[in-house]
Amino acid sequence: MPILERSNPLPLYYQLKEVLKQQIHSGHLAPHTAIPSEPELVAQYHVSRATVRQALTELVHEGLLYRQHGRGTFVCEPRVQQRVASELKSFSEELRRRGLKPGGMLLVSELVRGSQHVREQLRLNDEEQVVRLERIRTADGEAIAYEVNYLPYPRAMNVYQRAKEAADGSLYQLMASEGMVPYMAEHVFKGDKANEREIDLLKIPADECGMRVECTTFDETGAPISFTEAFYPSSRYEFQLTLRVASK
Amino acid sequence: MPILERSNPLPLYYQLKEVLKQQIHSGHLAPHTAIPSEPELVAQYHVSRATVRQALTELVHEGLLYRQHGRGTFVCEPRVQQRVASELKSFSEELRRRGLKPGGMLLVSELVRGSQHVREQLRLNDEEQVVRLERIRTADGEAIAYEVNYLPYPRAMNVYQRAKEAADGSLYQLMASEGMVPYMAEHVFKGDKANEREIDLLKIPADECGMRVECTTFDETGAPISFTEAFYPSSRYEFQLTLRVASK
DNA sequence: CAGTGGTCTAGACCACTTC
DNA sequence: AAGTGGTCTAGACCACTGG
Repeated sequence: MPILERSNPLPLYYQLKEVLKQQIHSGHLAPHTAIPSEPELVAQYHVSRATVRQALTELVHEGLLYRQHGRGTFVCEPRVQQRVASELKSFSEELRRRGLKPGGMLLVSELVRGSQHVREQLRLNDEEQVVRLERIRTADGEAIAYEVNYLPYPRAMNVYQRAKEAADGSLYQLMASEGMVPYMAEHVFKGDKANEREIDLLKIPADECGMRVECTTFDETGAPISFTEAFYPSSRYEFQLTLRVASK
Repeated sequence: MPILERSNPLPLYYQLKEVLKQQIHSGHLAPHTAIPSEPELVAQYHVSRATVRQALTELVHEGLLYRQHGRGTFVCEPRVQQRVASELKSFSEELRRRGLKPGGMLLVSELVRGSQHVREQLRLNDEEQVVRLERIRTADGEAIAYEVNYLPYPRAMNVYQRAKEAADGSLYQLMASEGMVPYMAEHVFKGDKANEREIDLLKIPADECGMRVECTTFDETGAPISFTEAFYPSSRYEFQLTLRVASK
């Protein structure tokens, strides 16, 4: 039982979270078994109950633990743990989770006016332009998606200049390093056939179905910071999504 | 400024949440404006700061507020508020959110052995059977999806007997009333063409693309309680999903 | 009944933002 | 310097579960 470091700049509740996470992932705390009770954790780690509860509450939100009033706090099923419940990870992260190596190729990076739809999604003025990035995304070297990203221009100026870095990495990571941190993402999914450019670039049969996804992201203040159109041929990629069901 | 009722069986933090929610939805607290600071709320509602913080923390998790250290607590964009961030709502609820009237028709309700795939998803013994429900789902009277639900049999016995109630309502609601409460849902999405039965029942063109969705739900303990296969023709229904982006 | 988590109080000190 | 949210303490009483 590790001891929490009061000299550590990281908060005590955060250190406790990390200790418990580590014990869960290493198998010291098996699924469906009770973890030590709150008073026990208070005694073991020499912190107050409020600190213990903050750690536990966050782990419950992250899908690692569940509580039962009067019974105890238990470790969730591995399937529930697998993906931090109900949060969106970047595509690159998701591929790594599945044991695939994310990659990509930057086809185009340009400054354009953009379609009506794009301009509306990004809430642009008449004068503002958009950065347009066209990418092929790969998993273990195989092309699995065609993706076009649009970013509002004056704000994404630095992202535009560093666009090549986003080719095989995460655009969100590049955006974040320039102060454009996604806070929320709106998606629209529909089944569709590939268009000619997609058939050509992804080298798929002409009549193949796939998933067409539009995604608009917003920062903490609600300002739109990116709009993405993508096509995933069904033979190459399936979407998986694990969500907490709304309570009550 | 309403006063919280200490005689009310509902917890104080919950009452405070409801008051703030009401003020946000009614427009008394506009998006991007700061709500009263924590010490102010403490004074106004005569509760401790911990109680105020519990209310605020939950509203942050629900996507109604965001905090900025040293600056204040602010009301989120309406788009962020619209859907309780990152939680899954039932299909019927989602239709109502879009202003459509959910409905449906129960085609088949039977007790069968089920395919290998279904049996694996529900983790059945060799002896156990599955309840199979075949439904057409409608929005404002128009058929928008073909759906087959599978429930583990001995456990879903009462649901089977009351199956007709799920025709135009929510199966999850019926399940919940029988003690099968979904806690987590795993989805797999892919673009696909309709099969003959779907073309026939939904009366759609033979080559139309749509979305094929598999959904397995689990209760709090991680036991699978339902498996669903569904097809949504693209011309009739698009999936929308709003998610909080994973923090760090 | 004892033990669990759920709610609540009245303080304290800190880090961060703004002026 | 003043005001904000972030962390933390040491208590208290309650509602629920189990033997």
